Amino acid sequence: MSKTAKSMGEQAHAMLRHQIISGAFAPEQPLRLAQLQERFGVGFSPLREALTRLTAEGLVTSEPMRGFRVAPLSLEDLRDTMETRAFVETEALRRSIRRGDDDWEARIVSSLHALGRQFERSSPDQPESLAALEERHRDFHFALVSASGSRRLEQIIDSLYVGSVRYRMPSLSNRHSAPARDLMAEHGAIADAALARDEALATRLLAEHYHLTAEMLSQAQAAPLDRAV
Amino acid sequence: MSKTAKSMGEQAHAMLRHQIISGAFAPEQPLRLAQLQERFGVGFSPLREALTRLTAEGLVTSEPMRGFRVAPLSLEDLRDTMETRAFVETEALRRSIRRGDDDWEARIVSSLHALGRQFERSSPDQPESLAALEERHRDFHFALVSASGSRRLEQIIDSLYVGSVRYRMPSLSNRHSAPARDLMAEHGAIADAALARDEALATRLLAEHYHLTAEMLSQAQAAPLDRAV
DNA sequence: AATCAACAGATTTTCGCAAATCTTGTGTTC
DNA sequence: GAACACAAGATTTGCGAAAATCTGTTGATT
Repeated sequence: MSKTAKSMGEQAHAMLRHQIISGAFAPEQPLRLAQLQERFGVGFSPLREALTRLTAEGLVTSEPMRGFRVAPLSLEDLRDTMETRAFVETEALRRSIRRGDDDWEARIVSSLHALGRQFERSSPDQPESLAALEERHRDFHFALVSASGSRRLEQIIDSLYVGSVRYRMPSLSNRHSAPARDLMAEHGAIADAALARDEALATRLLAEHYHLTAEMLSQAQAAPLDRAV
Repeated sequence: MSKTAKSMGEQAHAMLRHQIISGAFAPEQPLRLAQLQERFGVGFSPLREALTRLTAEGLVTSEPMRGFRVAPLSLEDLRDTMETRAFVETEALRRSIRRGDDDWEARIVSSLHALGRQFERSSPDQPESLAALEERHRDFHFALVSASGSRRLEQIIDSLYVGSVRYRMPSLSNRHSAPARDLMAEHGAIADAALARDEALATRLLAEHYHLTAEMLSQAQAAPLDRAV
């Protein structure tokens, strides 16, 4: 389970994905095969497979005979993605509250706890700790909706998460992005409402959480653009 | 726009996709590279790319070092997929009714008309006409939700459609699948309600349409299993 | 001066072979 | 007789070179 030497394709996929998400490549930047081959030390075939998969995930775009490039970011897409997340995840949360068993509750409690611990531990100086924080954050939100009973909803939630994480990563390291917001309190309130099986409150809090996030990220996203001009 | 000689990868992707959807390959059947190479006359690389893309689309599964196989079908997945379609598309329809302009209305009218024509023309004897009918059906449903204003919702709807079309194709050619159902009347009623901007009615009819379809396909899907046992 | 054609360099896409891995069938041992 | 090890065949995966395509530049023509 642990020693399994992953295939080159898997490795290339994981590395590229991580670097794109963490912003090592700029949006719209062309991804040249030769350059990537040197950078990761893998051949053409695994790279193509990785890029094809990333294209399907929406992190990369491709035009025939013109290669691959990092998928663009836009305010429009950010808004759309966060709104859609709110729409889909509130439904998944609603179903989870109805169907969730003891294990579901345990997953929420434990992932919230882990998120809190990592939150205390993290600082903007350490990029790794921010990656770990993002991981915990993701785990908590997935735990919330993990009893929806719908494989399809889970897949959709997953792909929307991928579509939104690139907007959050840069702003995590930016102090301006968390001006007057108590993230742990928001998460705690959502968890409490979910565990209390209060559908209306839990879904309302979750939707507000996403709308708030959307606005903050929009500002963080718009700021660099203003400066650039 | 038309003469563009598509790349081998595109071709392989399109052909494989079509054959899987139309049921030329059985679910869970292994897809051997050598076999596909002979069948389509393309090399390993384009085939791998095609299979990787199809895996991302959910039509194919892959296990490391054990190759690719046609994705399985199940009653569970059918139910889940159709329920999720109803959930997502009713929202997209709601938004389209609010935001749709003259072009949106025109798309509905024209695609409904084209669907009706193809419906008259089609017979179970001609596989091509059924493929054309499926195409028209798809176009109509996409037209309904084509003014939602959300790229993400459109993507989700698209991927759920792909996930459901394999269940419908086999049952299209099966007479038992359309016992006492006036499909054109259902579609006409949905279109009328949408054009009349009656959100509540249109979304209710659309949801019922999908629930009915889910039940019919479930029976068609369960039948062969009963016989096999 | 502007437009277009053609050439050279760079890049993507494709192919066939070698290496790594899995599967199947056979023989041996307890 | 059952379980295991092992070898042979089949299959996937990875690599580098060759072919096809695109991009940018130079030079000729109007």
